[in-house]
Amino acid sequence: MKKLPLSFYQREDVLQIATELLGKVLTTKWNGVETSGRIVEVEAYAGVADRASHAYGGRITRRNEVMYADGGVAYVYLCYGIHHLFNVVTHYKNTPHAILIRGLEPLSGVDTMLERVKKNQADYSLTRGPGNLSKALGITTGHSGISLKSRELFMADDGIGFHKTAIAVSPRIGVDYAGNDALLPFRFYIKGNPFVSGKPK
DNA sequence: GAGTAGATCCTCT
DNA sequence: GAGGATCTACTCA
Repeated sequence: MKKLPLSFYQREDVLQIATELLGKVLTTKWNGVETSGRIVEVEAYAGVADRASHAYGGRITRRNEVMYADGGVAYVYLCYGIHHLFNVVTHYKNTPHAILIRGLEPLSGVDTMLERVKKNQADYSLTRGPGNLSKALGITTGHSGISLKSRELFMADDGIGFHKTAIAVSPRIGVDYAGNDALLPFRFYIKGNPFVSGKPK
């Protein structure tokens, strides 16, 4: 398992990074308790020109300022007062690109995840959808801004991954308010994977 | 099975 | 003071 280098995140093409992120392994290790999963669904948010992005029009606030940092850090945000959404910041300083992790296939620490979500039995909803997966991995807004190469939270490549032909593209979810930008095909997922949110095909 | 309403709270205006 | 990068459960057919 190799941790992804900062050069992986610090590139200009957020869509390219998003597709390459599919199949990578996301691990959290709070207080020595490890949980991890393989990424099967992501969405790209392409900075100031993207109406669906928090950074649209160059807005910078205390909440989203971490998006303007150099690529390779986590951006965690609370939505609807209930759901924590985990994002990966990409590109370089002052360019607020981010990738939202929406779906994860559990690899290790499933028992811990179940405990966090208060379930007795593993089912697909455990790590399907951004709100659920953040909860399962124990990620909260307090983790916003930490490095993706830290000891507690990191992304890695275990050499398995998915083949390019397994990747499908679609418009993003839950961004109807963004007008035409809501139609952009910035969502990438693994075809047929049960941990992908939305309607199964 | 499909469609809809409700939960719930932090952040920005 | 309003609204949001969601999820779940419940209704109705």
